[in-house]
Amino acid sequence: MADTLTRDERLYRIRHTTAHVMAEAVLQMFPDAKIAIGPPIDNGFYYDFDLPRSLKPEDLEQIEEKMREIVKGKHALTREVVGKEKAREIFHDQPFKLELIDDLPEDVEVSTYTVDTFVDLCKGPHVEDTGAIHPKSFKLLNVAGAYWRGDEKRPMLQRIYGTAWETPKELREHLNWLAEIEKRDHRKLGRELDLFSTHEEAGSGLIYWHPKGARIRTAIEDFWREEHRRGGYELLYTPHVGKSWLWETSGHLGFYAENMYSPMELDNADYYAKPMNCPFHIMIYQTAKRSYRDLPLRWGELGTVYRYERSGVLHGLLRVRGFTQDDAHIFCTPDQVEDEILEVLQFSMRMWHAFGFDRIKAYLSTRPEKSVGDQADWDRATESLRKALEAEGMEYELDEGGGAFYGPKIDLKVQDALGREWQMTTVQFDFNLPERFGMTFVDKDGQEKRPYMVHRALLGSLERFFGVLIEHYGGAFPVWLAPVQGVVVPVAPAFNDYADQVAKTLFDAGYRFEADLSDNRMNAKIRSAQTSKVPYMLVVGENEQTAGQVSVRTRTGERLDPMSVDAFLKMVAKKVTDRELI
RNA sequence: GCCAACCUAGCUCAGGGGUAGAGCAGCUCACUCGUAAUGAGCAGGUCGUCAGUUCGAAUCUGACGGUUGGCUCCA
Repeated sequence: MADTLTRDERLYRIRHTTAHVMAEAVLQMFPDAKIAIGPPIDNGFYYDFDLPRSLKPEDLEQIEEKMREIVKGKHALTREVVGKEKAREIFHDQPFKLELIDDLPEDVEVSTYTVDTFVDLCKGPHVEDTGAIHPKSFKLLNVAGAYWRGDEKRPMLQRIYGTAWETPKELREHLNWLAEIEKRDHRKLGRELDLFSTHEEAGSGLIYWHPKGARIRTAIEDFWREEHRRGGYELLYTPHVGKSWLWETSGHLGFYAENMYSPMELDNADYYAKPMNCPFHIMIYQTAKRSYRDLPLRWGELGTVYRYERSGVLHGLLRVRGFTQDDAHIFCTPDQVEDEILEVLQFSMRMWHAFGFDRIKAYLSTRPEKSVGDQADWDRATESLRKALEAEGMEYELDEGGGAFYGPKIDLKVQDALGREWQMTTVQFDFNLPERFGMTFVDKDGQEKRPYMVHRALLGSLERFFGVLIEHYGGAFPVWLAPVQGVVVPVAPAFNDYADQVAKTLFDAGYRFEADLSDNRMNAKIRSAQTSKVPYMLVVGENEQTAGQVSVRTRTGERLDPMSVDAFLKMVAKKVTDRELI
């Protein structure tokens, strides 16, 4: 029977059972421990405990050791249907379990699973016996605080995370994957490659882009602007602060105030740093009487916004308090909306492919119970989103009722080189703001009508996107993005002039090249370029100088035949214009 | 915000009740050197901040600040 299970099902059981085994081990160490829940999760499992003291990393090793012993006992997992009454007796000294029992629906079959000496309230499923768990295929990873039932008003428990697999080899592979994630950590690479920094003294969650980071951002923005020009967008620049009137009208002071920076008072008025760009774009919309002939209006802005995020959630470039959205708002007639959405989706896909992301998943979120707007508009908008996804042949998951109160949306999650998913693109209808600001356009029939408004951010925020990009490439950016595209390395000081001249030629042609004229030896220069993940190292000496050539070494260690500076320039130019992904 | 761990030179880290160490980076000097580290020397820190204990604190205690892992996966 076990043969018929899928790998995911087998792993689910292994992880579930391993969590129980861990709970038994913890109870052996702390007989008074109160146990909460212990589900399997992606790649592993966790279990939450209320313990008499904080766990130390050494404790994990000890728990792991006990777990191995338990597992080796090949104890059977036995299921027993007990009913609520009996369950209450069994868990009379386990308050968290009692609470869970109370919350179970009446009609559900209440069961327990027993392994060795440990009985847990559990619906299963589990492995047949602990012989199915290889003692060297699991590992406890870390301890973290977690609120009982995720509620910060409830007790803080200690959560032990672990990972578990079918074989020791799979465990090793997973641990290697975790090591790779650590190696690619954008905070680490950001420091090593001198891309960006943050400064607690100057404010957490605020990003400082260093010259090399700024070069990459410039390349991203230039590309972004050009694509928007082609895509029929106009670009806007709007202020960073707005008076309370604006945020009262938009409703932000009502429903978003806790995420906004406190106001600055000036001339008896409160000014707020913007958490979103939309009200500003609407102000521009309102400067003229708009005709159906003007629509659609596609207005984009690289708009920097500020939001208050709780200090504990800040994380490098990925979760910050100040960031630049690649924002745009599309104002259109209901007739136009279908085409507009399709174009946005295609635009987004072009963007992701250009940056080297091919695996993309879509999520369609529909109307929640508490929401504003006409049902007919919601239906039409949702239909246009669905049609666009289908026209693009994209697989998508439906999140019924998962939309914002002001409109349905599509979110795109992109998968990076390590298979991790990041939510980036969002395309969102808004039936709220046009209403609040009283936006109109004059239609063919001379009647004033309400335009449709769509918010969309493709990359999301430049900071967050940069963080994902760094990790996706592990800092080895493709040539079109690399902050330094190549370093010219003279084999000896006698060739410094020639090296300088080569670098200058490439620089003047518009590329990011420099000569390394330091006192170091050639090997050291190559090493230094290599560790900064520079795509090309151009080695020049006697031969090259005489022939007007360069010897090209790539960061992959490959050596190309010597070529003229001109030929190299053409090669780089092609890679840059084609945005090749090597 | 809450729980835990951590905070020593620009970076990575060692040390630890008697007043601070390494490697790399930086600076200086020497070196005619072909595809991942030439050598020598110099300089660099009120050991996160503020209090307390002590003859003496970077080391022990507490508060504060920051960073990191979590706080969404539901028997």
